[in-house]
Amino acid sequence: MTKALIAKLSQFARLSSEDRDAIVGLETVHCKTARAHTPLISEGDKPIHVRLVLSGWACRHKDLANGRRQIVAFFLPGDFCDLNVYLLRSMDHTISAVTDVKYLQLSAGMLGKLTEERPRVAQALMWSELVSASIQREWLVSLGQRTAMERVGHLIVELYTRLKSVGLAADCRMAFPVTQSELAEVTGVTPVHLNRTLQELRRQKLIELESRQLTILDLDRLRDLAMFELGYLHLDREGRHLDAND
Amino acid sequence: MTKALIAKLSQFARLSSEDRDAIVGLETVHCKTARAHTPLISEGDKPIHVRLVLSGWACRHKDLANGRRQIVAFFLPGDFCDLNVYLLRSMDHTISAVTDVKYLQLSAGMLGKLTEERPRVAQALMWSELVSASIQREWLVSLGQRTAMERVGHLIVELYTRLKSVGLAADCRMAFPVTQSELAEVTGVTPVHLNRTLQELRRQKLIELESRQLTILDLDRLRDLAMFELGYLHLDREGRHLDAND
DNA sequence: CGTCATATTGATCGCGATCAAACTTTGTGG
DNA sequence: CCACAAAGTTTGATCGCGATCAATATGACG
Repeated sequence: MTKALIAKLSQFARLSSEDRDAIVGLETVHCKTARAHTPLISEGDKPIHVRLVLSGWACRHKDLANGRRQIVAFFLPGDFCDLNVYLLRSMDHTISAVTDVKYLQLSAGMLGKLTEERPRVAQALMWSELVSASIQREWLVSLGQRTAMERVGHLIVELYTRLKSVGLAADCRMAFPVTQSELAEVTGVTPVHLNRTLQELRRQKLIELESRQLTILDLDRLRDLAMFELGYLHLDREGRHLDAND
Repeated sequence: MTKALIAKLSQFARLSSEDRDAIVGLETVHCKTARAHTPLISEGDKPIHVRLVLSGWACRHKDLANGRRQIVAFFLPGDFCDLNVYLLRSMDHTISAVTDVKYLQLSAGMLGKLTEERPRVAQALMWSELVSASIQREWLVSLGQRTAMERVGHLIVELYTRLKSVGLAADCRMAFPVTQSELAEVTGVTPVHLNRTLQELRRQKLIELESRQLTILDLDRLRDLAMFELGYLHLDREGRHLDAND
């Protein structure tokens, strides 16, 4: 169940078998479930646990007074929802399930123990937080500077890359369980315009999307169109000098 | 010089005199200077040091292939530029001085020592990182859901609040050393449209802005207009249970 | 006092919003 | 397994915010 997390962290540095065991050890916690479109934790709640997504997609979103909503992050299997949130008194946003989601609710103490005993894992977790922050920045660039087509294209390439890095996508194919309304809430356009944007991507033979399954037909062209630069995901085993030897 | 940082962290929990001394102790490092509009560190560089802004404003920005640029964060006095970046192999963005800037370049080791010896400071630093992340999210909401007027209004209220929290603003007045082009790069609009937006804010008697000095004429109306909700800055001494007693 | 960055104004264009309706898929209870 | 509701997708017509292009101030500064 924690396979995705191990795969993800291994993008940073090779883990020892003890490291991996320590991560698998987190599964002693009772695994929780949330149905699609229900909140895991809501704005205003006191954050106590750290969440680790095991399967399914979740998202982080903020809701405005005028009823509009912005999705500010996706959580895929292997992603933590904020490693240190428990320091805050109340959530400034909501985390909701996109699909049915399985996740672990870990206590600060449990995570503290893991990071104390396994410094390499601690480093890898810090790296994954840095990557999350980098993704947030790239999303800011999308919303500030890219057109609707570019935003959608960029998001698709990013999600494909992230899913591939945890073994959940290959050959330009991936599950894509997001509704068009949700995609609109990520990319900051209206659902109507998002629909037209998807149609244009299909018309240009860049993607295929049906029954929640997405195929990238021409990854290179899509990357170029979206001005996608891989670097911000920091997937190049940047902590390799910390590799375990066993 | 580290007064701003101490003021900022005190928004989270009351520091002991030892805590404060430990922070002041960082100043043994030679203080560096950058001229306005020059980079402190550029995309592609290997991040080695952690930077702490002492005076002046800096910003984080990403530059696209098509020549456009998005400013994704402002660093005000007391702000760190990424506590843990040194883990990454190369910067995915650039940090530039907005005004002339004084800053400290701290080594990972030096910061590690501080956080080991002063757990309350460590917590406070973690809190400040969480706040930075929260600000990033709020900026995503701005770019995705707010109009140009709302974006500019929101940014002004945020900067005023942040400056006030480190003792650099009061009575709705603040230094505002940002050019209109830079403001445009933050808010994701063109300089021309930004200019018209500022004029509209002035016309509605919401702000006054001349010779790099900004006055908020009607904070309540500006807040309402921008749908500004204070909570995301987490300034309410959320770590008060960790307060020092001396 | 000329040069260069910054700010302002005017005219026109177009991407994406809005409004409205139909169509399709999914799911649920009888 | 069908009926019907609810959610999600698609299409069409029109509107408007902010982009673009172009020119003109207004400083700041050597």
